[in-house]
Amino acid sequence: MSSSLTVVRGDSSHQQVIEQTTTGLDLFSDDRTVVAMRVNGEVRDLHRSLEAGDVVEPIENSSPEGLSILRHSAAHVLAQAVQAGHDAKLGIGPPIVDGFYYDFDVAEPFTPEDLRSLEKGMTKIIKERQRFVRRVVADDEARTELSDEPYKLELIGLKGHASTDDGSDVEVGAGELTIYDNLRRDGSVAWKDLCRGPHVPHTGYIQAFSLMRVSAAYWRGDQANAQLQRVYGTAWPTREELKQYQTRLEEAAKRDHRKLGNELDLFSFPDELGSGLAVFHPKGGVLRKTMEDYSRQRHVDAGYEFVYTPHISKDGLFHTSGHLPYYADTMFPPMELEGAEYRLKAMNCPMHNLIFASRGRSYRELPLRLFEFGSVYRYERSGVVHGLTRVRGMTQDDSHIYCTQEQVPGELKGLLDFVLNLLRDYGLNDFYLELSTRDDSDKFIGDPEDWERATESLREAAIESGLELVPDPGGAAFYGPKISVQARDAIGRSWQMSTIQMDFNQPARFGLQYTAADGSRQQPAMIHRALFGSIERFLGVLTEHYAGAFPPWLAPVQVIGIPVASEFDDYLLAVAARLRQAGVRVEVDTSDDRMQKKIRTAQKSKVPYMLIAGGDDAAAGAVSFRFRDGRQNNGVPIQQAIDEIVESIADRRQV
RNA sequence: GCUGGCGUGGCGCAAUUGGUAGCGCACCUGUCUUGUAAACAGGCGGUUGUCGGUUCGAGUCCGAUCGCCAGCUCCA
Repeated sequence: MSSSLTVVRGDSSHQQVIEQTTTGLDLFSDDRTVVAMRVNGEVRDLHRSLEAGDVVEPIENSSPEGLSILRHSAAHVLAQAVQAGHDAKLGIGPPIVDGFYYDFDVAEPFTPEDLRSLEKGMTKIIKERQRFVRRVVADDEARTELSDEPYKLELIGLKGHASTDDGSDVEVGAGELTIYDNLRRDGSVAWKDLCRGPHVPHTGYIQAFSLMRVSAAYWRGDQANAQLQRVYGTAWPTREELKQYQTRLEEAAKRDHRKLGNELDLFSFPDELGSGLAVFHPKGGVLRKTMEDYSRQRHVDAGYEFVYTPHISKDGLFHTSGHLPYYADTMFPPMELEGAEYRLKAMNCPMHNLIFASRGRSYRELPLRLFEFGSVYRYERSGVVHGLTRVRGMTQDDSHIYCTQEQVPGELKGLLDFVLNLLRDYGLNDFYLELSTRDDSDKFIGDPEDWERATESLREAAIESGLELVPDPGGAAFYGPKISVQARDAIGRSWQMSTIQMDFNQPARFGLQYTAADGSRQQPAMIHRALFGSIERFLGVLTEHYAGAFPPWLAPVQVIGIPVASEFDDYLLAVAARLRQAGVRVEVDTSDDRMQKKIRTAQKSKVPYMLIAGGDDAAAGAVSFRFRDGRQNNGVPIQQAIDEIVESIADRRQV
């Protein structure tokens, strides 16, 4: 222990050069918030030795790395608790966003009661303050020690191989094998696990955790493998943070569009229709129509031409496009009719191509931007259907742009700009972009030069937008690169919204041509573009983003009149008539309820503006404004109220 | 599709070890109605997703099926 050392923390000068041999525990022993250390750039356990000259930096449990270490350690504690009471073979147990999980091969699935008793078991282990001690082992030693753990043996066999992308790489390092022993205070081994580490010094560092749920998962993510029981948990540096996390989950649950859709009478999913098929009720219908109408207007302004195509087609069309048979299992099955097979369309592009090909096209017509709210049907497998965000019948705001090769860069830039501006009008304003490109594999078709050029154009457009750009190499579809817009909602979750996709495949398959200025026949470039992805999904996302409190311009009911007593019904009905005249969606609550009840009802339905009127208001020719956030403004002259409402509704970016 | 958990009037929930379904809200009717989140009273409404089975008897047990939820896998 060197008393001469001081490790500075809390600012950028975290690092400390060690002057003599010691351990991290000695350096940071007095501070439970330090869970590990970075030594010469490498993350290590605190109990490991330091040599003179090492550069050491503490890793605190509040840092992303520290949280992962904390959670990974909690996963070990969970596994120990499981094996104390169950005959369980260990899978893997990595940290994940907000928590951790551990996979177990057990005869009987865990029940919610099991989770509670496992939490007790974990608390006991935590109280024992078992030390996590790292031990380097040779392959054969590890095999002997872990002979009862078939999955661990399999991982040992994988040593040095590329990690799987599901987090299991935390178990096996590329270099040496390590086992972590959990030592009790008397030095006896309580438990051990094959693990790369690092871990917190002892189990007492895990101050706040909770087991969340249990579900099944395939060993190493492969459906062909055994199915294991995965126990999910969460762990935080402090109880307060755990509590905050739980509050956040509750907040997210309150915003669930499936719940709000029901409460606000927007849409439903009747069992009689089948899974993943939604109906929009009148209130949801107004919302949807308002949202669509604005989109239509913007598309008109941006030079799009509107087309309409059927929901069904002979399946030959999808062979021409190349979608069948590759995507047959995600399309609804064929229908026999008059010796032909028909399919519900799963995409609109083939039909738009037919419109392009319906007559000779001139370069003078390009770019030709075809737009359609096109309904498509996809056979999403039963387990993946989810509210409005993953459905079997949906309406895409689908557009296909045909242009010359030279026009591609300009079109892409214009498109991205258009897309982002429109999304902002709907109240989303936190975006990042993902650029999906090809790699060297041979699954990609088309001229590499075309790819290169299109990718560069996409990249330029992305950079020009000034948004964060996340590369997705190899993530492109086989027929072209794409850029996708990801939006973060009000509570920070990201949703994939728009995609802008180049297509080097379909123009050729459909033999699309235009006549160039020099009289030659040329193949147009084709760009797919969906802005909302699907209307249904977008409405689901917006509902969660706004927690049902839609901005005035989108709200199904914008204003509700609430008379203080029924005597003032007529007064408010007259005000409402004037508002309606001005294009406002207004209702007056003339029910027999008390005013207080009417306010409560309006509040629960999240109507932006309440206009309340009683004797004082009637005498003054005024109304009292109440906003859904509880603010109020009394004695506002009628005309002024109308003007304010009309003005506010015209402002799309106001919440 | 896989594993697990579910499915009770429009919504949210209740029904001791299997003994022929209750409550609140909503809705309807009546009496009420003056200032910012629930007036009072009465009433209508379900054979417990569906089909089949076990049982003297099933919301409660078993099977199938449809649908929902969580996660896995998938998402052109």
